[in-house]
Amino acid sequence: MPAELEVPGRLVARADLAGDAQEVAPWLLNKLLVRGSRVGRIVEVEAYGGPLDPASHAYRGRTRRNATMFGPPGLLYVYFTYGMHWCANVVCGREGEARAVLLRAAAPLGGLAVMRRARRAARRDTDLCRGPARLCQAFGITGRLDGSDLVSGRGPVALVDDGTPPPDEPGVGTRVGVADAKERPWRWWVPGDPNVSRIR
DNA sequence: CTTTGGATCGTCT
DNA sequence: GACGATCCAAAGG
Repeated sequence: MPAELEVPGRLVARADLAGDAQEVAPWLLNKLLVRGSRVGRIVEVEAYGGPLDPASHAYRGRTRRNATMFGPPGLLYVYFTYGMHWCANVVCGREGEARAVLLRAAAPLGGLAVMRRARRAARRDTDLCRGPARLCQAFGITGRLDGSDLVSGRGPVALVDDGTPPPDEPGVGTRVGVADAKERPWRWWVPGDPNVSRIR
């Protein structure tokens, strides 16, 4: 537990992340992502299952890139895509199950000046963390942080629970950029929040 | 406001 | 050698 935590709340317990991605993902809504002065409330997530989920990076087994997914819950899994973007996931499930929750959007609550510096393209506050790659830019998350621990209190980024519960009835839909339309509605969001990414 | 095309490279086949 | 768990600027209504 970092004494310098600038937000009232406690670290998320690793045990709370040990369930399936479909359970953990909506549970993570309204939790806080904290890096120094930068604070965001998670408002949109997607679940990625292990070897049984064709859309998951772990579908074809362990590789160099997805190795972190196979680690214990609470790790930060960061991957590079489209030749220029980073995306951040919370590893969940038991060690070896390779499940993860993609952090798609957050409501910026603190450290806005630092976020803006890291995202010159953002014109409004709602452009800072709306989208998985934007969120990573705002928080300065790159592959260098892949494998770091979100719940030990010793990592650069932390998952914090400030007591705000997840929404009783979160928005539910299909995952973005994934071909399996109806099968797995594994995207959840905080209804009405302006920081939720829009879909085309 | 919406739509469209281009950027850009690590990873796995 | 192909393809992304994406974003942005530009152009059009």
